[in-house]
Amino acid sequence: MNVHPKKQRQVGGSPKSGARSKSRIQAENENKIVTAAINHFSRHGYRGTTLDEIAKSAGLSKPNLIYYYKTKEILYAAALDHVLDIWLVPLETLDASSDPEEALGLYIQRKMEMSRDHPEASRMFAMEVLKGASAIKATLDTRLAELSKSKRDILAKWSSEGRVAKLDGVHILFTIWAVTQHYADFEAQIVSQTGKTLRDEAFFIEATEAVKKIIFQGIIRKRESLG
Amino acid sequence: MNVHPKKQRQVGGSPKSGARSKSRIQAENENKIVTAAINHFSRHGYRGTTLDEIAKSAGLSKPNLIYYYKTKEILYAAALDHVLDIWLVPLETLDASSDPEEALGLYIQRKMEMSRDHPEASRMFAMEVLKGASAIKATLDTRLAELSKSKRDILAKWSSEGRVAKLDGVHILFTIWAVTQHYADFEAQIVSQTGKTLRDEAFFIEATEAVKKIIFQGIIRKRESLG
DNA sequence: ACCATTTTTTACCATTTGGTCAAATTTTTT
DNA sequence: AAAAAATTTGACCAAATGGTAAAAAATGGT
Repeated sequence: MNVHPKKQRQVGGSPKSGARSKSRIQAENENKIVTAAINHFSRHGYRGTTLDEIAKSAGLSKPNLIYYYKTKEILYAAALDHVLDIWLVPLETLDASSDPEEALGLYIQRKMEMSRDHPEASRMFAMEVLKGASAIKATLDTRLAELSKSKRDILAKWSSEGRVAKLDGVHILFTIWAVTQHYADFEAQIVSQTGKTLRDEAFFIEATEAVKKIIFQGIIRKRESLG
Repeated sequence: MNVHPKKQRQVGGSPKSGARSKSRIQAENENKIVTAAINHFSRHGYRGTTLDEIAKSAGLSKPNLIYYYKTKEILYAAALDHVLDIWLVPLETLDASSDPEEALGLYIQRKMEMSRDHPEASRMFAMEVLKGASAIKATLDTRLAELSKSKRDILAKWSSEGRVAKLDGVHILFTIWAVTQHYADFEAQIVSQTGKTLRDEAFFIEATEAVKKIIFQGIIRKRESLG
């Protein structure tokens, strides 16, 4: 029997019931670690990232890192969790009340801002999906699935009202996701092509306008009706 | 002095001047290896992939693999080379002779076919760009840059003729790349959302049509002019 | 100032990894 | 059927990796 149960505070992850709140040091270090983790996982994936690297980036020793996150898998999960939150926020704000162009314009805006402000998060998400999404399958199949369903319902309604093109909403969502995330995920290619990043304000505005224009009006212009 | 220089045939990579042509075994094994390599690198990236795995997938022992490709880096480069060829072909066929909708429609078609037929190639390309594209920077900055430039000139011409929307061609290319490749790179997410893959013929057609429709006409429908 | 708890460090370990080397085997050439 | 060249194998190695254990140091409450 455990007569004298050690009141060991569980470190790392989210506090469970009865857990003491995080110390200043704990909160700071967990933050540093997750930030560093996202940076590395986003570039080299789960397997390609070492705990030594992350620890070094976070300014800690490896055993010290492990003190906060017991295993690499646990750290990966924590980092992914962070990333998923960032990923899902813009979609959550898409609502049916305003008109399609306004609502979707705001959604695209938010997604582009996410690509600008959290490119590593976007990349880590991409990395995870590229390798098969095994670690986020549950979230994808539940939380995202529900959210996506409700948004596709909105699109379907707009579509039936003739305000949005008649095609399955999934493809609209895929298109918006693909294009907006592309500016973060394929940043290296974009830099090669344009010499610019979304952190360049003029380029950010240009890209965002272009994306909205293409997704809203498309790129083909017919002039049959003109003289 | 090397009185009896060994006529050792250089194995792996492309034959240099004076090299003997590949034996049947060599050709077969290099093929098996590169195929296996692309499969693994596309899922776990350069660092996250082990030579043991690749060797096993290719049905060879690790030292045997190394006999064909001296180092992991050399194998990675060979695999990337293969991937880049596949990636570039569709863009090379985009020409100015036909009308924009036809030419771009064919380009999108080809890109979607690539996503269906070579998803691992698409994913390995994505992996490489995600991690910063260091291994393909040269190709990106030269071969792709030139090709892209010439295609953007076509787009600019069409644009000035009023046949294509007035916006920088890079964003049109980015959009097409992003959306078409998304169906391969984010396959795991697409399966989660739709239960389908591009290998499902009906879904392939539906997706391809949707992509063309969105990129050509956009998704917003105005009805001001209707009664 | 003291004690309990939290945080950090040092030393270490088993496994995996990229790669070598020489011998053995197979294939091709003569 | 040799001889020569190409291919494959098995045994091995140093470095890197995820992780452990215990001691030392720092922190915080009283």
